[in-house]
Order: sequence, then C-alpha cells, then structure tokens
Amino acid sequence: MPELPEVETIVRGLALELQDVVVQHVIIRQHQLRWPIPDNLSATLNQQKVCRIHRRGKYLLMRFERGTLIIHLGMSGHLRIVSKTADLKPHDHVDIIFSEQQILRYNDPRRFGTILWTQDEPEKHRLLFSLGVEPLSTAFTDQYLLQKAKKRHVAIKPFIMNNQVVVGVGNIYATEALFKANIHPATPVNHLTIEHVQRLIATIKDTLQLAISKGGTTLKDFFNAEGKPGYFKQQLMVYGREGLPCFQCTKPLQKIWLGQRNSVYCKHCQPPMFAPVTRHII
DNA sequence: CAGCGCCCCTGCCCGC
DNA sequence: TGCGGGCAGGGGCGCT
Repeated sequence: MPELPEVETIVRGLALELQDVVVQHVIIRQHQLRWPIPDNLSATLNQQKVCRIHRRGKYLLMRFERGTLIIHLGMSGHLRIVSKTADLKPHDHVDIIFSEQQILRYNDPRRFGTILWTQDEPEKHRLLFSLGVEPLSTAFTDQYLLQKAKKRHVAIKPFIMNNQVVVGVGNIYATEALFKANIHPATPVNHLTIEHVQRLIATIKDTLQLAISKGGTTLKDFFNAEGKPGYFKQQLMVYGREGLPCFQCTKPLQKIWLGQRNSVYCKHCQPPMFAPVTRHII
C-alpha cells in the first residue's frame, strides 16, 4: 500500500492531530507483525507525551519524551485516528489511546508491518542507519546516484527501489518515473549516461511531489489518517496499464519481471539501451 | 560484497 | 459455487 507519498500524507495528518497529546493506554490484540511488537510497549508508552511525528523513508517516527516509536506499514498497513465508538474491524492489531476521541488504530491484514520502540536516536536503529538519501532532499543529485552506481550492474529499476541507495521509491513511483524519463527499466546502471541520471532524478522528484500533492495513490485500500483516499491514481501513466495503449505513442504497454517485481513500460518510449541479455537454455 | 531468492501473511481475482 | 494458483503497493536476511 504505502510508498513515500502515502507515508508522508499520513505523517502530516497525524502530526496535526496528535501533537503534545499523552498516551493513556495501549491495547495490543496481535503481537505478531514482521517482528513481534515489544511485550512491554503499553507500560513504556503509558503517560508519555507525543513530541514530534515525522518520517525517514517509509518509516514513520513518533517521538515521545523517552524514546521513539518506529512504525512501518509494510504492504497493507493502515493508521487511522478513530473515536472510542468506532467499530472494531478484522486486523485492528493495535490501539494507542490518547483520549476517547483520539485513538491511533493500526490495522494490517498481511502483517508485513513493523512497530518497534527505541530509546536511542532512531537514526541509529538497525533498520534506519544504513538507509540512503531522501529523494526529495537536495542530497539526491546526479553525482550522488552516479557514485552509488559505480561498480554496480543491476538494472536501474531495482536500483532506485533499493533503500540503501534512495529511500521511499516503491514499485508504483519507480515505474512512473522511469517512463517519464524515457528509460527502459532493465537498463544496467552502468549503461546510463549523466543525461539519463539527471532526467531520472528530476522525474522521481516530480512524481513523488505530485503524488504528495494529490494525497497519495489509492489503488484500492490506501486511506489517510482521516480515512480519505488519495487521488494520484488518476495520474498514473503506466503502472497497472499492461496491454493498454501508451498515453504518448498509443502502442500497447509491456510487462517484464525485474527484481522480483512486476514492471510495466513502453518499448517505444523507453527503448532498450543495452545489448540483449543472452541466457543459456538448459 | 553485489545480487538474487525466499519469506513473513492475508485478500482478491481469475480460470477451471 | 468452490477451490487452487498467482499475484499484490515492502524489505530484511541468508546464501552464493
């Protein structure tokens, strides 16, 4: 579900709602997420005040007085503010209760998400310390990406989806940004010219920023903290449009499997920039 | 050490 | 209508 624009949308919503509120109580109905939720989380959070809500990559960080709650939504996680009277739904795994009107409810059908606590600076946490640059920061430049691509042979799509290179670019936005930059998703990174890299940086930033301005992408079940969908889906040029005509050249869009993920592209607008890979059969 | 595959889990859609 | 297979917006980890 969530890529960077969706997490950013949720962070902004929660930051408005939960600044300086105090935890009254925590209910954990299901401990088993990607890693178990700490047993003592309720005791740890009790009576602590929310100091700041921000994010690093797709990790949502809730800073309290004595530490930070690290939340990741995985593929199917949701965070909503609900009131005490809201119906309990399947997979409502955690409630952080601030008041009768302010319950932060975590729902995650697939349980690929994460809720962990750290007393240290969250940047030092094992899940965060080796993360790459933020794509919307000034640190994400052509020189940075070229440096990272040195001695690498991976295809550009899994490369920009690698969190150690740049954070927050998932399958939807990687697919869209490569289309807008006219770069074939299977191009080996060492075949890219500086012009390609410059174009790609620009289209990644543009795509993410536009998506944030639309409140994220709702494919079927993304909703922000107020339960409202995002409207970036209407802007998708290629993602999910396999076999349909390219909006630029009207030729049917293609699908390939790259880095354990599906990728849609236009073979006319994103021509291959490399010799075909020959593979031994049997 | 780069790169690939596996795996954590449920829901949903498709074809038979 | 029921069921098995495949696929899904993520990403850490272990193996080669």
